Amino acid sequence: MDEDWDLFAIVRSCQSATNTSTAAIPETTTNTTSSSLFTSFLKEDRYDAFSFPNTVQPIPNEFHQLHQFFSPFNPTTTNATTLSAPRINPNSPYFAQQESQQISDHLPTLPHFLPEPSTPSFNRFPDHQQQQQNQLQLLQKQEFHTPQNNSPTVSPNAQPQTPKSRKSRKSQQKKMVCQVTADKLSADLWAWRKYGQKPIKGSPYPRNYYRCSSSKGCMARKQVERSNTETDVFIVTYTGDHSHPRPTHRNSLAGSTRSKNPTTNPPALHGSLSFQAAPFSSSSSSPPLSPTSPSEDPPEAGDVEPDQDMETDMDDDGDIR
DNA sequence: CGTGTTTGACCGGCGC
DNA sequence: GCGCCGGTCAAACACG
Repeated sequence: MDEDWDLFAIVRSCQSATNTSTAAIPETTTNTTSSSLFTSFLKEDRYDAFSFPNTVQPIPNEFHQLHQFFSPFNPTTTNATTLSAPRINPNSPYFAQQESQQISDHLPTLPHFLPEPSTPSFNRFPDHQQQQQNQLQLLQKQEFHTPQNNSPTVSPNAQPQTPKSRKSRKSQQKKMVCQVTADKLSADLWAWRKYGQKPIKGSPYPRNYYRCSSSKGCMARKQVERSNTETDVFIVTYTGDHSHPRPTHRNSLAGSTRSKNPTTNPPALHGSLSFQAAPFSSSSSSPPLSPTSPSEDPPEAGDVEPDQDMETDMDDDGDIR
């Protein structure tokens, strides 16, 4: 049981390397073959959006295959291996079981996301393409990006050099947008506290706002909204950086499970997400599809046994914990 | 009591 | 300048 989860966590930490790959795929490379491959990749639950895109991840075999597959389509990914694994030796026999876990724990502490424009633009859902393009355009409008924006040396703190730099800090903040399925949404190990929910124009679903609750000063934020075209897909936007190591487990045991309106807000995981998934107009009529749906029991991050997690989450060189 | 959600109010950016 | 819209705040409340 715990071992399963542990393995799951390890594998998950490896999987997130795919983010680096997909994030680097320019939208001009929306090759149907690659997209369909990636779609299947996603559908096989091999995509984890909760490891941060900047997170440098190990490259297991599957990712290697995927990476090799994508490389010809995307010149920017030709560096993906070196780009995404500067501290990693994938050849190490211990890599998969030890390094990956340690690294995945370190990764969120890495300072920055990949530049926004390079975030997933794959055609996971053909009819979702327009929405993605719109969102991408919007984000590209909001965020500065350089021609070398796939470079790991890009500093998110760098101020845009464009004349139109009078925009708000918010709009200049680094963002990472990704789309995840409900089950992956629930697998986010970070502790998020919801601080707002807003109806979004043009979308039947509200957008939920979360901030990291692991540390007081942590500026990491997260927005979650349901795709209006793919109801089982959630658009997750990460903003800001975590100023602390990734938690070993969800720490909260108090509160958070209130359900005034169980029909629209099913019980959420502690420290995890609750999500009003139902459209405004029919919040009470249709059963919500919650990312933390109680019916989905398997390896929920909140179910991790702390001890088990603590064991695998060892100190490595002392820069964590 | 600590930590979480809910939700209306508030604020700032942006387009007209 | 005004209004819309998205993002955040904070009080109230829930839960263990």
